[in-house]
Amino acid sequence: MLQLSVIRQNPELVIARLQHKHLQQADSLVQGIIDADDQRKAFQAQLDQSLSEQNQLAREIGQLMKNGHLAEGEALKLKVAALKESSKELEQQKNTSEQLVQDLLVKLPNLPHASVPAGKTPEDNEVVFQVPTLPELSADAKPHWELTTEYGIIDFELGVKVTGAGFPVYKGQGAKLQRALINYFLDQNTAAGYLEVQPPILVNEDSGFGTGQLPDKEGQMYHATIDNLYLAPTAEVPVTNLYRDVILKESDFPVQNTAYTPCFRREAGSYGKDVRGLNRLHQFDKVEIVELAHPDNSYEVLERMRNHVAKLVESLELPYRVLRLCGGDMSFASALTYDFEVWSAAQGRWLEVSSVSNFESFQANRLKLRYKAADGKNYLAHTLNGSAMALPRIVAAMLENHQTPQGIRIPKALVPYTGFEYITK
RNA sequence: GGUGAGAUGGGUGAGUGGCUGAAACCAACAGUUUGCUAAACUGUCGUACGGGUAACUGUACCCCGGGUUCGAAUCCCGGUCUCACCGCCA
Repeated sequence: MLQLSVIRQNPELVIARLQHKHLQQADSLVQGIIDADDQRKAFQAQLDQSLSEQNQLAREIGQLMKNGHLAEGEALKLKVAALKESSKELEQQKNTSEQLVQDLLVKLPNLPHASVPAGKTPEDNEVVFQVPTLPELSADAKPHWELTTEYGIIDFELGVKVTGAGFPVYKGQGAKLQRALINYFLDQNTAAGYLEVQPPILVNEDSGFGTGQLPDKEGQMYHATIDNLYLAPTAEVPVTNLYRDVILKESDFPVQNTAYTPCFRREAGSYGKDVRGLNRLHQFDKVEIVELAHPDNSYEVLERMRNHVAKLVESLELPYRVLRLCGGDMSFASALTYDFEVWSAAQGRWLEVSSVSNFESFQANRLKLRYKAADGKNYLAHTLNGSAMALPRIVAAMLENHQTPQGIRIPKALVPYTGFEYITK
């Protein structure tokens, strides 16, 4: 959520940046917010005035009654009653305009950072890094969904029986590989300074709101309606919400958390080659990194996170590229996002395996996540997060890129975790 | 699931109708003292929205929402959550 003060101080700039993100009617939305807030202020001032008088009168009545001036006291009571009546109405009007401001405000996406490329579609994303050469696979190279069956490491059909499509069952070396990757990523992250946390995987409504999934994107989450809880679509939600309603000290920065969780996404409307095999699942494993940063250096933190993720991909010996997402492709809450994509050799396409974003104060404003500055005032912190990493597509790329006649080769860095060098039949 | 207790500022915890936005203590921060540390002393020490260059000042908030009253942290109703015990159980 954008800060009202920012919108009020610089509406033109806000409108221009929103248009960069291809928001329809940015100008009328912004103007509507300012108008509604003007109204709110006016009602608030009148209400405060009325309440102030009532408080004053109540004190006088107390004194009069104490001193036995009953008649005068009764007279003032009438006066208070009248004020009370009018303040009731004022309060309603204030609440209405306040609600209107809030409703409009949550509709606005974050402002894109100045470096975000213009553009609407994934084709407009800027490639900021790409490995110089893509590997050549032999003619009989297979896509990962054939390899998983061939090696008996992932059973998609079995998952369909137990739950439905998009809930695969990992078996044998496949299951072991999952466990190895999770441990490897967590170890790498903690070695880089991140504190490992295990958050709840079901989250409440307030948490969904805090990171921006609610109110508008509830369709992407599974909803346990009896208890009104949502299955986390990413550890970002529970981990970032650890810091909801928190006021940090400046010396607390940087706050670095990493968490492994399963992730659940409904992915309504997806179809075709996008959902083939491991490309897009309803349940998948992911290790996430979350950081809270001082506004002055959150972009340095973002670059540090980007470098960290790059090292992870490289250590798995996977061909990859890094994109700076364009305004139209960025998520609602992000100010700047780097996507990491690995090359799916057999499919001949790029698969997104990590998304590293700076949300600036957009989430912090919803979360009321602040820090106390040297001047004694509270300011919104910046939140950032990234996948480090999402497993299924990493696995897909590993299977396809590392297929050899003697089996699927496990990258050296991972062997201590798997305990085997090849996945074999 | 059953029964009972409770929810107050960073923490402990007082407050059962009227200068109480809230005692006291602890923690924290700043300063004095000091060779350093400690101790002692002094001061500061909730959040939000307004007004004012500022000093300052208005309003709201003692879990949430209603109600009673001239006046509510305090009384009443509804809800949520937490804790304890029992039951069940990885």
